[in-house]
Amino acid sequence: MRKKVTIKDVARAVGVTPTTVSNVLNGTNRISDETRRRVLQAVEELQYTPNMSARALVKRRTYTIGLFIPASPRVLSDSYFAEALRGMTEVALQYGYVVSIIYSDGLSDSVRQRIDGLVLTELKNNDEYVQYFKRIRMPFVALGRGGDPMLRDYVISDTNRGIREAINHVYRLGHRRMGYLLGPLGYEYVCERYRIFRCMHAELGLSLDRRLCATGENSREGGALAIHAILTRGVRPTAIFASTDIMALGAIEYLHERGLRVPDDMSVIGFDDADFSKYVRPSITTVHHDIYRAGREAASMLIAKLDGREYKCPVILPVRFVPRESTSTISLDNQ
Amino acid sequence: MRKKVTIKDVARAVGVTPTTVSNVLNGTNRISDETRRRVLQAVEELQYTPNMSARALVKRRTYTIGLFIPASPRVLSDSYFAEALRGMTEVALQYGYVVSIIYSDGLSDSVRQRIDGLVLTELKNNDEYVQYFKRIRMPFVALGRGGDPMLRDYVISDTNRGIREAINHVYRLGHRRMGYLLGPLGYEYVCERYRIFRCMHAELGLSLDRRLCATGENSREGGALAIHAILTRGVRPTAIFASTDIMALGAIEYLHERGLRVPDDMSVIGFDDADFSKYVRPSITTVHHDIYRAGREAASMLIAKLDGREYKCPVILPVRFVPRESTSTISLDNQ
DNA sequence: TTGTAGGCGTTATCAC
DNA sequence: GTGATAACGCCTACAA
Repeated sequence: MRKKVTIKDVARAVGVTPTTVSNVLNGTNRISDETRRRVLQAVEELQYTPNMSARALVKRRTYTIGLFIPASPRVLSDSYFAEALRGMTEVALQYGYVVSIIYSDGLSDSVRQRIDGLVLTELKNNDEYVQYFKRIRMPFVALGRGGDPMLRDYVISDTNRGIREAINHVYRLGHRRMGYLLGPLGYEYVCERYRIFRCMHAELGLSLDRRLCATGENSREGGALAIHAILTRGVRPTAIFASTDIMALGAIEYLHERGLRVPDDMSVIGFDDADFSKYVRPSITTVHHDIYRAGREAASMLIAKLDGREYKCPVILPVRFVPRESTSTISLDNQ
Repeated sequence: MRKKVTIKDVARAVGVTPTTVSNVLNGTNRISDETRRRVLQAVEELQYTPNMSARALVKRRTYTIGLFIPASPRVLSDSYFAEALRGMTEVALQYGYVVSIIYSDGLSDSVRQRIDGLVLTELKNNDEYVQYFKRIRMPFVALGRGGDPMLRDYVISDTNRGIREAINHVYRLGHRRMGYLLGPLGYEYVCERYRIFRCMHAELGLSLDRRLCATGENSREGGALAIHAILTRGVRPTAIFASTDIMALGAIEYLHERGLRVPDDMSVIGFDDADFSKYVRPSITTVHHDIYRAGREAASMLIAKLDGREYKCPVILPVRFVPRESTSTISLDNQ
């Protein structure tokens, strides 16, 4: 293996000192165009790349950012994280950063000092991690809102618009009795989506029947249980929204088992545009948001923050309402 | 922010030199029980954690391993990678390693030197990356076989067994005319699964009709196109295997569009047990393998390799055949 | 515009 | 057993 080339080798080749090389590479001091040119050329010829460990040591920076994922086994499986990761990695690379995933219920000391900053996900209403990272002064930005109303450094989808379009769509199809299937109330996104739903719902001059709303886990089973709860109250919405596509799917399956057809007997609307939403029958009407893009924005914001550059925050990303088979005009016997 | 505590602080507190502290921490030299005790205690009290950048610099190791994912936009979205990553991260942490994802079409110099080794995925038959990493002497292990028959450092599922069980299952259901939907032939796993299929098929005393086999992209469309190709040949299998669940899904959808019912008119068998396979209707009979576990084993193997420890290779992980709705006894009019 | 000197926190080598 | 001392490769005052 050819010997590692260091800054000294470059300096020697050009006939200057390492300091000078360092200066042209970091753009600190003013350097004569001539030396700059020669240094750059030598760097090229020798294929020099600065040793990150050494740089990290003296700069007290690791040039690594992390995607923090609270430990709950199944959650990482979502393509949500894969997408976010992909976006983050791409921009991180451009800035000379690398991204690791931190998948645990906290930050061990050893991991903590190997990371300059974090992108947080799955925030809870009063997120303990947010408090924790603030306390240990670990810089972070969030994918999604929550944790602390004071925080401004987050990337979020334009949920408002997504839900507005969804609700208008359903309204135009003739639906007036709308229900809602909530995920775990601890999560900020669950509350926010519901809040927006209520708000838009009211704007249409409709009043919400609380009996048409129920809570469940964020899973197929949760969705099934929630719709079950509503039906056993002896009431029936003509259209039902769910916090997530996976809950919507559970609800649809449950309804089918009970002999109720979707969308004929009930329209169902999800959120997220999960992979399976277009595969299943009926395919699920939902709101698509671009997690890959969100990952890019989050990394971008975090790195700007770390590098002390200006950055715009919060970032709100566009969404796209995706009508599919699970919604249709209200049927006659439902009027 | 409280000052960073270094090895010197610990040394001072105990009244020894940094050398000694380092020695007890790294278990190199023999140290008296007394000093060891006091050093350890001081470490505890001061909450000392070694600075990884400094250690990395002197040891010429980064204590970072990477999951390498060839850049093709949609692939990372699979929960496959998320699962592998989760497994890797968990064991890496135990060994003081961190994992980053390398998502690109090569290794930039800067990234290369921030990584001690890689876990490779999505290997092709004669993988260029494998050649590349060998050439630059980047240690690696592979998730899945391929790239080079000489390589022994890989983790793989017991595909043999999975396909045997699947084929026996179908055989017992009365099927004799079996077809196969292949993904892109460049990929090792595609060829391997097909090879095993042919082998097991022959073992049952059946002879394979090549007209019942076709190739397509590894996607829904690819699956649809492949089954389409077979049907247009004027032949029809009673059961068809697919390289992956996603292709199986595409095939099922296509058949439905053509008025052929699955499993009544044709049984379909996938591979992977993707998330959606249990959601869709009919749910897909498939072979489940534990990617999370594979990720753990891969990280474990790689780190052992890096740390110069002994390790067992290759590692072959058990699989589980999962019969679902997409397979059934052969119908009378198909006999 | 360029060079000198010192230090970042650790570990390895070799005395004592 | 323990301690100087010298790297590891780079950056940054400050001096020239």
